[in-house]
Amino acid sequence: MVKQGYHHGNLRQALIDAALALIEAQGPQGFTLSDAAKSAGVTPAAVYRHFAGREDLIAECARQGFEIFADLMEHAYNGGQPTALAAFEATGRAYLAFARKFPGHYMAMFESGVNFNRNPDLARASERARSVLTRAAEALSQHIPAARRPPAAMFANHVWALSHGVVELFARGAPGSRSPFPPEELLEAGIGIYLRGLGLIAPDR
Amino acid sequence: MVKQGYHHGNLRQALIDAALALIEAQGPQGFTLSDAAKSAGVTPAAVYRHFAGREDLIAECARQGFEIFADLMEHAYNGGQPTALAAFEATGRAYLAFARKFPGHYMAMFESGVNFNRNPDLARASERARSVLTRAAEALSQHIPAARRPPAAMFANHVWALSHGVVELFARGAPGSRSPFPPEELLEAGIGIYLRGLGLIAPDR
DNA sequence: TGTACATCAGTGAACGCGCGTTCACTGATGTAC
DNA sequence: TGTACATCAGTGAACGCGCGTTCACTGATGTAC
Repeated sequence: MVKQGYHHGNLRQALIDAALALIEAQGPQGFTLSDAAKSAGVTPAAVYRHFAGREDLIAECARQGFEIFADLMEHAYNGGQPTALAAFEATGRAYLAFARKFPGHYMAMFESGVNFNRNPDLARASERARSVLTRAAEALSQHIPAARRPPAAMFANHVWALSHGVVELFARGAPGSRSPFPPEELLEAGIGIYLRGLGLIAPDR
Repeated sequence: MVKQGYHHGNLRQALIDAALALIEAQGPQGFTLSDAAKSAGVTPAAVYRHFAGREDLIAECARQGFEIFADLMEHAYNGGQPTALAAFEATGRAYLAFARKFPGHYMAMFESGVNFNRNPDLARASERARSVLTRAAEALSQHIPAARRPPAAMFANHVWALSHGVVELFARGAPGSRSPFPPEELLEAGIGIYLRGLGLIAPDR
């Protein structure tokens, strides 16, 4: 981290990073503005030069999370190449990969109780992430016979819910951690069965 | 509520009920031992006659939740009648019904960060709930050709994850509440597609 | 290049607050005779 | 039935703590001349 500003260099981002580490370690409710300040080597009052307060700091953590999240999924989707199906499956895997690699961000986004609509930047970022998944679902929908094609938004929501459920229940120390299956395998198999149910994968594959 | 004890009657249960109402209203991190005592009409210190402390009170809320949860799912499963499939679907619906009807319990169980294994009674209750779903999955598994039958535990975990994801993302005020589908419909459709993917529902149903 | 001044990131002390928990107590309820 | 005693659920005051936030300040950095 290069010194570039007045005293600290880039305190704003340092505080965000500290907050993310604390959220990851102690959960979003264990997160403390004072602790974040201390671990950035700064007085709690200094935080107010960069953020309106505690809530604002968490919201910024979540926002950055959604940006990374959307980028990752976008990259995995890869414009729908090589096939709509492969791209969709890659997007699903990217979901879980994000949750694993950025647990602090994930918690700030989905477990901190932050109100998405209180902060316009946050709302925009979360909308962008959501739209990647929906777009992938729409493209894939084209391959389903119109007669039994569910709305693409529903389709996307199913995959999102399954992914989120796997993360919350099986990907962390929490409740169902007795599961004998690695979460990646669990999610991939689940999405596979689901897609077969949509007629997108041959029954005997 | 009948007066039956010394002073209050049944303060223990009154505290649990108060805690559940607070958790439902303010989330599990907003829950306060002092508030629970106040809303039960009692001094905070009185709580310690019935519980070891704050954590113990939350754990008891979660435990009672798991008992109700297991009972509801057991009842819905109905011994696998009339068919394994119908019973399984009813069990899935019972999951969501529980989350809707007992939001305080649900939050205490899955969002409070309570450690299941710290409290043996809680561990037992949660295990019982889990076993109902697994049993339903096992019975239904018998109808899947052995060649592409996933382990019943995986099967059960998929349904659990999907249900939990729907509850967390779409059944409350939270993130994805913009979903144009009622959660019940979303979950039922999702499970339907999933079961079709397993070959348990005819493709053209 | 050197000096005087303006800016503003971070300080340090203080605040009011509500939390979970403890403790000696009190007084209503239950029980023995 | 009446009295004396034991039990123990709930009281009230107090504690130490760490929180988020405020405020006047200081002193390092940047800028004008």
